[in-house]
Amino acid sequence: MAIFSKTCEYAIRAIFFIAHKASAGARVGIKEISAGIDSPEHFLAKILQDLSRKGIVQSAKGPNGGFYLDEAALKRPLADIVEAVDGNGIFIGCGLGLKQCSEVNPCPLHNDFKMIRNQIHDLLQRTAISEFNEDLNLGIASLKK
Amino acid sequence: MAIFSKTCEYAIRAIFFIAHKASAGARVGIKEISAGIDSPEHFLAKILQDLSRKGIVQSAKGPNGGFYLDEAALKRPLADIVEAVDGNGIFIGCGLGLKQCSEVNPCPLHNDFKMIRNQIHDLLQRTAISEFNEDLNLGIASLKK
DNA sequence: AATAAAAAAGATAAAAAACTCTTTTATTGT
DNA sequence: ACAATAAAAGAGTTTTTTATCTTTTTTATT
Repeated sequence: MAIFSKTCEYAIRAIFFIAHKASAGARVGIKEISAGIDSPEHFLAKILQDLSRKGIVQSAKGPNGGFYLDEAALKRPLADIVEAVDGNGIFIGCGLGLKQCSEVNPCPLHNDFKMIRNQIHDLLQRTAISEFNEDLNLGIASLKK
Repeated sequence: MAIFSKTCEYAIRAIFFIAHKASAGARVGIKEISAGIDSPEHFLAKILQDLSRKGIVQSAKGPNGGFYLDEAALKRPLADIVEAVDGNGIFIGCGLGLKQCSEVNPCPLHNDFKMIRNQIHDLLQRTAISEFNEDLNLGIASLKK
C-alpha cells in the first residue's frame, strides 16, 4: 500500500510538471506531460480533465492549447490536489477503518494515528505546488521513474 | 485512501481481538472474531489462514479449536502484521510512486515523506500487539464499527 | 470556410482488491 | 469407529482501480 492512490500520484506529478514547464502563460500538452512524468497518456488525460473541472488546473483546447496553472492555482497547497483526488480519508479517516472512531469512541491506535495524520495534513497544507520549480529546474528533483 | 488496505485493517483488528479474548491459552473461533470486529467472516478466514501460515497467529482445528497467540506472537510489534499483509511499501516506498526515488535521485517530496514514513514505522515497531488488552478490557478502545 | 490541433467525453477492457460459497482435512469427545 | 467441530483449501463472484481506444467538441490558423 502506498500513501496515495496511483491516480493521485500521477495527479501530483503532473501538476508539478505543469507548474515547472508552463511558466508565464505557456501551455503543456498531455503527450508532453505523460512523457515527462512517465504515466499512461489517456489515463492521465482523464485525471487532468477531472482536476480541470474542479479548478485545480486550467486548460485550453485547440492549437497551442494545453494545460497550465493560473496564479491562484500555483499558490494552492498540495493538500488541495490530494483532497480532490483521494478525498479527505487520509486526513481524517480511522487507521483501522472504523466508521465511528473518534475521541469518545477511539480505536486502539486513534491517538497515535491522529498525530501522523495531522503531520501529513500539515505538510501538504504548508507546501505549495510551485515550491518545487527550482529543484526541478536544477534537476535536483525528479518526476520520472 | 486509507493508510492500510482493508485486508490489513481487518488483520490488525482481528489480532487485537484474539489477543484480548484468548488470554491464557484459550482459543477464539472465526465466527466470534468476525462478529467481534464487524468483518466479513469468510474473508477474514482467508486473512487469518495467511497470517497463520506466516506464524503471526496460531491456530488449532477441531472442537475447542480456534485462533490464539503464543507468547512470542503477543510480543510482536504491529509492524510485523502490517508488513506481512501490505508489505513494506508504506515504510520504504516513494510517496509519488517512483521506483527509482532515493537520496541521490529524490522526488520533490522525498525528504518530507521520509520523515513521515519513519514515524509510521517507529510507531508500529515500538507498539506491541498485546499493548491494548487493557484498554479493550476496560472498554476504553473499540474494534467494531 | 476548411483544416488541423488539442482537450473533453464516452465506451470498454484488464488487473487487482474485496468478498462469498463449497469442499476437504484435522482434531476432539463419545 | 463415529459424529461433531472448526480451520484449511479451493473455486468462484463482485467491485474498484487502473488503463486503453474512439469519437466529439472547441479553438486557432490559413
